[in-house]
Amino acid sequence: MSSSISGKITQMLLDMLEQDGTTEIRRNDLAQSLGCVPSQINYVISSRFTPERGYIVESRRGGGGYVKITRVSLDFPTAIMHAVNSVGPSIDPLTARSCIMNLLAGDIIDRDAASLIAAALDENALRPIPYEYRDTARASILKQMLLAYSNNRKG
Amino acid sequence: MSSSISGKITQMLLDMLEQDGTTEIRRNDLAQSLGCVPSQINYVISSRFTPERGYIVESRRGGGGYVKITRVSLDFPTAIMHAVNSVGPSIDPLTARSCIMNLLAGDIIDRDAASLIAAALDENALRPIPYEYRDTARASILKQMLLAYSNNRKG
DNA sequence: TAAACTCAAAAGTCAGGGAAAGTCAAACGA
DNA sequence: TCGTTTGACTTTCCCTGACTTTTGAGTTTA
Repeated sequence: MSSSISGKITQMLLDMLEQDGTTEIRRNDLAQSLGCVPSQINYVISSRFTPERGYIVESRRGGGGYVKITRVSLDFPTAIMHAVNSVGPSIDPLTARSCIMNLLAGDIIDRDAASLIAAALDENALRPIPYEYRDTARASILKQMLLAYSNNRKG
Repeated sequence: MSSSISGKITQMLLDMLEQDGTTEIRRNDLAQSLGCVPSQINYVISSRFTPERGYIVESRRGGGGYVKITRVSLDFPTAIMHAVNSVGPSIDPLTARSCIMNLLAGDIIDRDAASLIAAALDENALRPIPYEYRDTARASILKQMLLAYSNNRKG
């Protein structure tokens, strides 16, 4: 994973977010220090730090430009509902995975639950399903599990 | 057995797993070093490193891709593994439910896990899947989840 | 002096090429 | 026969660079 440059960038951003859930970078400087082209930073951000995965990204061009990433953290019911609502009718494996990881990082779900949910949503588990139905099945299963988890916390 | 190329691949993977129960390979490199086509690695993995035998397989395509195999820890797994093996390639909702209940009653899994697994296997969750594939999907998901649970119970 | 006009410095967009694993069905062999 | 072997084709993900857009600052102009 972190053998790829994108993996390194991701890890670096996650490390920076670890502090207080927010980080501000200069795109060109970061690219320079990592030995990649600037646009790869955009690739990483747009593929991994999406709203759907629990991040908001702000930026500004021109002189003194910046890119700012913030991890949204919510209380339990809100976070679960937000996750359920943001999933939509279909979700791909990677997005599902980081959705789970984000809930885990925000202490919304515990490690055991994260592991179980991840297993249920993994491509391997869903392999018997024809390709065209997999992502919709994944979304449905994810929502059901999150709701079940939510119900369990109350009762 | 090990006169066949598949046998050699199997042995090699087992050796690599010997260390700490997990190994990460580059499919093309391994195929290269063993003098076989890459897709034969898939054949070996899908025929020998199955959930029934206690293995979890993860992978990723594209640049920096990998295949990771994890042997589930055999701490007190016999009950779990027995359940995995008794499921078969397909399972209906009622049988799945009683399987979960049995594991719960026998203190093999805890209440939270039972609830999550039940949610994932519920007809509602699997509704987007065409009827003919639902039971096989359910079986696959169940096995993957049990394996993940078992794997987590080691720490 | 204030509005308008450069200009360079940032970030964004996009399409294409490449790398790696997955799929599948046909051929093969003990 | 049934498990093995193969390779053509697909899918996913990564990386790059050329081009565009936005912004702030400094400069010019009425």
